[in-house]
Amino acid sequence: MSKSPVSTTSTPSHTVSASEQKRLQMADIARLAGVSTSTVSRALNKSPLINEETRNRIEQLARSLNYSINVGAQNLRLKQNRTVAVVVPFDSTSRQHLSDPFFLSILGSIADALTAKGFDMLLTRVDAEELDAAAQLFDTGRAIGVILIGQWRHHDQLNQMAARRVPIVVWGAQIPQQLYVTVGSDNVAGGFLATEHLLLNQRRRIAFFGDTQLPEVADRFQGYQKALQQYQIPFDSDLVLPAVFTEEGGRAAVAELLARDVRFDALFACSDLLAMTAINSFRERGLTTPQDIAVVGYDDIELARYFHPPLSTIRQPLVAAGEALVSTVLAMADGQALPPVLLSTELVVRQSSAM
Amino acid sequence: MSKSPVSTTSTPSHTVSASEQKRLQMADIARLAGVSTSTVSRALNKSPLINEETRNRIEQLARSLNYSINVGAQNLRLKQNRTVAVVVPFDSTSRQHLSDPFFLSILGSIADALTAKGFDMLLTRVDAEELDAAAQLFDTGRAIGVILIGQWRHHDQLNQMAARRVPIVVWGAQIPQQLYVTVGSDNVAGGFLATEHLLLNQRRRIAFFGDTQLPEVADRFQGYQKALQQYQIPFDSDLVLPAVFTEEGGRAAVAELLARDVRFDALFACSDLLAMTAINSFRERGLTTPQDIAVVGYDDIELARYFHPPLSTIRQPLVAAGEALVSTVLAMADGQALPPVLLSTELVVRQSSAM
DNA sequence: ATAGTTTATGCAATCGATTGCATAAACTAT
DNA sequence: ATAGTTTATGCAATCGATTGCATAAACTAT
Repeated sequence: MSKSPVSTTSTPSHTVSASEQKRLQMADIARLAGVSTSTVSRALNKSPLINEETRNRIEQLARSLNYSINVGAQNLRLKQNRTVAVVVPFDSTSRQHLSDPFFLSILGSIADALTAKGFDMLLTRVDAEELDAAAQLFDTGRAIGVILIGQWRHHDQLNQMAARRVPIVVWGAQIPQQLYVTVGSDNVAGGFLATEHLLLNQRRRIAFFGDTQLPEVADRFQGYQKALQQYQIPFDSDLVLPAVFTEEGGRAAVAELLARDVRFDALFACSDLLAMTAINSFRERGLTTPQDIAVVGYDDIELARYFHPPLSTIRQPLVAAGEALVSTVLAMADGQALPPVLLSTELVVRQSSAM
Repeated sequence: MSKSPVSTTSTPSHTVSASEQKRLQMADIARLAGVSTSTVSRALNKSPLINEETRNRIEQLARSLNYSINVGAQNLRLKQNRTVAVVVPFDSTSRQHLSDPFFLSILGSIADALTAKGFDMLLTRVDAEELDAAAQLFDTGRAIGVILIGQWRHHDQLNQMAARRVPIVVWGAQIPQQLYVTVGSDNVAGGFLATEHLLLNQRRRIAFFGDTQLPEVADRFQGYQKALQQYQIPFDSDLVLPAVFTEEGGRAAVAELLARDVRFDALFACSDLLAMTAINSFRERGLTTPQDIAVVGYDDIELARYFHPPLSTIRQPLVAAGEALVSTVLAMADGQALPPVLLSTELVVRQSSAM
């Protein structure tokens, strides 16, 4: 059972432990410059207390040795922290991963907004049933605040965290009795715009795909109903399908809708991905878009323009979303209580809903 | 110019600065428990030195007060760090953002692998022309290593960082004279599989879409050529288009290919997104897939299954990719020098390449 | 009762930075 | 020459944890 001699000799040249060649620190610079660490610290921070010549010498030395300050130690001493946690909940029951490009886009816009303000982004995936893990990121001092992408059905947990005074901002919709702060687009207006557009194109039987248990979708559904009412078109619950936000969801919803054997000439789908898979499913069953079924999606992901047919959709303002999420969470970390932010949405008309 | 009195009175109740209600720390627990911080520290770390009754008392107290240890201070003292930086370069010239769902998937698999090992993930977008900023994350001690997604054309910069002994792992292809470590799928094999599959389906004029300046694409192109050669099909450079990895890229490549007025009956596109936009562009011009043009993509993003027609593609092993990237970067941070990792690829046949 | 051992706890140094205060050296005004 | 001021630097405490060592208290063996 003794180890083969080969295995013990095969890797020794590799084990130049990174921990051996220890990182340069301020004391090293001080020693080499023949000054105290106080002086090095002040020099690198451009304190006017330090003689200009000394400062230049220290700066050059530090640069030539590739010295970088230890941010952790600095943060501890200054009681500061320039890190924001971004939490993406995942659904533990389906063990399902995010795949919607919209999430990547919003992640990107948050990253840009944080970088612009000089903050780091700690990205964490958290079981949606145990959102409390998100609060840990704040409690342990790893982040000064939390941005949560995806409100889902976890209203209560979010309220609890807010009650504990964790600075948390949620991308989603406002809900009554909400203690946490949301940033989101105007989903009611978005749903209204999409539906009105289809109605103005003479469609009368508009299907709705979306899981209305999600607050954002519930708002879009409300906009849908509002538009029907305003144009005096009767609401038919047979046209409403609780499609989940996955590729599979769109396909299943189309199958279910056709199985119901109900007449329809248009579809408002609550995400572009849902709309795209629905259009493809329609086509497989001999229904063309927009001729047979006019379709409007939601999000305006990049692929929407290049889809066939190019997809009409509701654009969510991505850059503004990232900026609003970041400035809100930073304000909250600073102790300010801000109101929820509602960003305006915009109808983008392309061929999938053409007359 | 004096401020309106309204504005000064509207928010005072909000300004309960978070910094005022200061975070609980070990010394507070110690005082409340009537012991020293040494004892609290040992109790919370389950040291056998501590009397069990004392330990229980301290644990309960800490739990009831919702105390969480300050990770930054702990890391400083223990000279440890459980954070890995994940860097996503962006192209500064086009100011273009990532939008390919494949990146989101790989990000997700990295996040899962890191979480499983108890590490945090610091996500940063970096100007592709200044990759050195990625090394900063290591130099400043914010991360013990760097995973870089997207090799692009920045071979030299990556080599410099590796020479500086920054623990860095790159998702991409191996290149001669490469000092940094890559993890990637077997792109030559992938390109070969895709092309061979089309050849076996009696296609003879196979177009290639992809920017061969990128090492990964260069390998896929090599596989493409190898398959042609093996099946004794002449190579025609008119069939090769340097399409960039964006939705626009696919559309432009189709236009260019048709403008060349060259005969072709199949397409191997170096990403699924590229394949999808190409298929849609073909259709707009009256060419159907797979009848007129058989298409194979690359990546096997989730949407591929639900596309119309369902897309044949080369699957990259996502979960294995995340695990390999993470275990490699952790080993490097530990001072070990590991060889590059080459993951196997797999052909997934669906209708877009059917006979 | 005494010496030796075991058990449980605290003191003080430490991680890598920053900064109030003290002070030496150089300069200025008389 | 002397006293006061300005300039430049270092000492030592500090941020919030951990841990080697010292030591008090309790126990054990004679």
